[in-house]
Amino acid sequence: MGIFSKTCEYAMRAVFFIAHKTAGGGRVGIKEVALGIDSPEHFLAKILQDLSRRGVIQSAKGPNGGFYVDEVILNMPLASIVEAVDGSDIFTGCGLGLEYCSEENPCPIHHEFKAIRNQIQDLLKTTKIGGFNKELNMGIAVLKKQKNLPQ
Amino acid sequence: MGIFSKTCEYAMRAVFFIAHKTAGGGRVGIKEVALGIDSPEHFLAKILQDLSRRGVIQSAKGPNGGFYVDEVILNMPLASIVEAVDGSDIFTGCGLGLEYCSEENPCPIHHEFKAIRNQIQDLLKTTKIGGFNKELNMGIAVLKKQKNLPQ
DNA sequence: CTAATAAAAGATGAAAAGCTCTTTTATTTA
DNA sequence: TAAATAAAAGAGCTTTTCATCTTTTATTAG
Ligand code: FES
Ligand code: FES
Repeated sequence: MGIFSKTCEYAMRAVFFIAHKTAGGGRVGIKEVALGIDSPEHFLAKILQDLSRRGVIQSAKGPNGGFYVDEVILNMPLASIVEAVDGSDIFTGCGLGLEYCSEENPCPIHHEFKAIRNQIQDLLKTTKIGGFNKELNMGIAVLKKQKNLPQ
Repeated sequence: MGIFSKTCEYAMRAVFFIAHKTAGGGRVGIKEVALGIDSPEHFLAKILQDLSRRGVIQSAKGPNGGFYVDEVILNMPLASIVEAVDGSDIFTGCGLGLEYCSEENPCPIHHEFKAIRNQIQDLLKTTKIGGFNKELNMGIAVLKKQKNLPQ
C-alpha cells in the first residue's frame, strides 16, 4: 500500500473523474466511473455511496441519474475525501506509530517527519477537487493506466 | 494506518531500541525490546526474526543471547528496514494508486506528490540506524508513549 | 401508471494484516 | 553432560481491507 489506503486512492480518482465529467452539468453512472478509473465497479459503488452520504459528492437515482458535483464541491480540497475515507491520522499521526505525536516527547524522526506530514497536508488542503479538469480534458493528466506504454 | 504499516513502525522502533542498547556491545532479549517499545512480544518476535534473516539486525541463541547490531548496521539507513518490511512502493508508487507512476502519463497530483515522495526517501536514506543513540540516552527522543503526559 | 433506469442497501466471501500460543533448535554455563 | 536460556519455527486465530453478487428503493420518461 502507498500513503493512502486503496479505498482512498479509488475515492480520489473517482471524485476527480466525476468532477471532470460533470463540472458543466449532467451526471455520470457508476459503470462509466469504474471504467474510467479502472476500479472494481461494485466496490467503488460502496465507496461512492459513502462519499455521497458525507456530502463529498452528490447522486441521483433513476434514468439520467448518476453521480455529480456542484460548484461548492468543485472548490472543496482533496483533504475532504482523504479525511472521509482514511480519517485524519495522516495529518497528526506519529511516523513511528507512537500513540500520539508530541513536541515534548518526540520520537527520533519527529522533526523530519513533521515536515513531510505538513507537506502532505499542504498538498491535500490546497488541491481543489475541480482543480484538474483542464488537464484531464487535455489528456495531460490521467486517472488510469494508459495502454501500450512500457513502464 | 500511517505512512508505514504497523509492522514497519514496530520494526523501526525495535531496531532503534536494539541499536541504542547494544551499540557498545552486549545483546538484548525480545522481552526487553517489546517492553521498551510497547509492542506485542510474540508478534515482534516474528518481525525481528525476519529482519535478522535479512541482515538488518543480528541475533544469537542461548544464555546471553538476544538481538544486537554491529558497526556496519549502525551505519545503515532507516530505508533498509522499511524496504525489508513494506517493500519499495513508498519510493516509487503513485499517490493515486495508478499501476505505475510516470512522467509521461502523470496523475493529477504527480508533481506535488513526487516532491513528497522524494522527501520521504531523503529522510529514510539519510537517517542512520545508529543515529539517535545519543538522543535516546539523554531521553530527548522516546520510543514509546510516556506516562502521565496528557496529549 | 408502468416499465426502465440507476443508485442504495444487504449479505457474503476472500485475502491480507495483525496478533497469540506452543514446540523446537541452538547455545552456554555450570 | 545436564539444565537453563533465548531465539526460531510452526500452527492457528482475529480483525480489517478489499471485493462480489443480489435485492430493494427512488426517479423519470413514456
Ligand atoms: S512523535 Fe513521531 S512524528 Fe512526532
Ligand atoms: S503518476 Fe501519480 S504520483 Fe506519479
